[in-house]
Amino acid sequence: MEGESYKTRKVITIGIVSELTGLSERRIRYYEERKLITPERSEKGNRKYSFSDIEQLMDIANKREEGVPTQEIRQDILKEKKKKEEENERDIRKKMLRGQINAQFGLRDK
Amino acid sequence: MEGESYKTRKVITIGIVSELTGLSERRIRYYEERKLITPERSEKGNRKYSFSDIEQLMDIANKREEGVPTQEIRQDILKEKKKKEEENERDIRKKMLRGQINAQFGLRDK
DNA sequence: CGTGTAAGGAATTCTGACACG
DNA sequence: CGTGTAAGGAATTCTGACACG
Repeated sequence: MEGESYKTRKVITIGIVSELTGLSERRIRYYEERKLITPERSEKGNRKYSFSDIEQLMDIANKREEGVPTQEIRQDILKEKKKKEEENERDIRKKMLRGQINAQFGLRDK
Repeated sequence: MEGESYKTRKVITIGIVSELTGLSERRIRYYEERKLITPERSEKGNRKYSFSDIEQLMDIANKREEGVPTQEIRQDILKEKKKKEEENERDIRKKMLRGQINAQFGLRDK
């Protein structure tokens, strides 16, 4: 519940991402154009990626090798995203329920 | 035993480190000269830092504000490092001992 | 559609040095 | 000692375009 920050923090420039993934900068920018990844931008407009983005890119590269078109990859990504959001919602509901129960029995959070 | 990788992987350029820490690039380079941090280098010679380095830098900045000289900060860092190494050694010994005991009793690792 | 490449400009980073205190 | 700044060059990144298939 915090260790995620290193993984999702957008701080890596495109050159390093290219080294780490083995993809050309051209391809990396193109996948952004096709909305497969969404880097942040620095003040002067330079792209910044997270480790998470890098992993995403490697998945994308694998699928591309199998001939999957970007449009289809995007669908897959959207499904994955939706799935995770639902999981998060379920977790939140669980926690809220637990909170209500604790309140009912006069328990203190700690 | 792997989640460390995001924290210690050296992938962040000095400009971003400067933004994240609020320190000038000049100061960041100087602290390297004084051996308070040790970034890696890209092929063409650009410095690359980890999140860990960034945290280290913020500690350094705090101590500098208190007037602690870099030379003293370096000593502190070395002590910290030694302490952690000893902890690691102890852990390894524990694990080895456990392994021996398991072998003695014919237990399988799994 | 997906990717390479050459093009020109703007921003980044590097080193060594001078400044001040 | 610790940090700022100006200097000049090299490497990085950006965008829009043409190429090919």
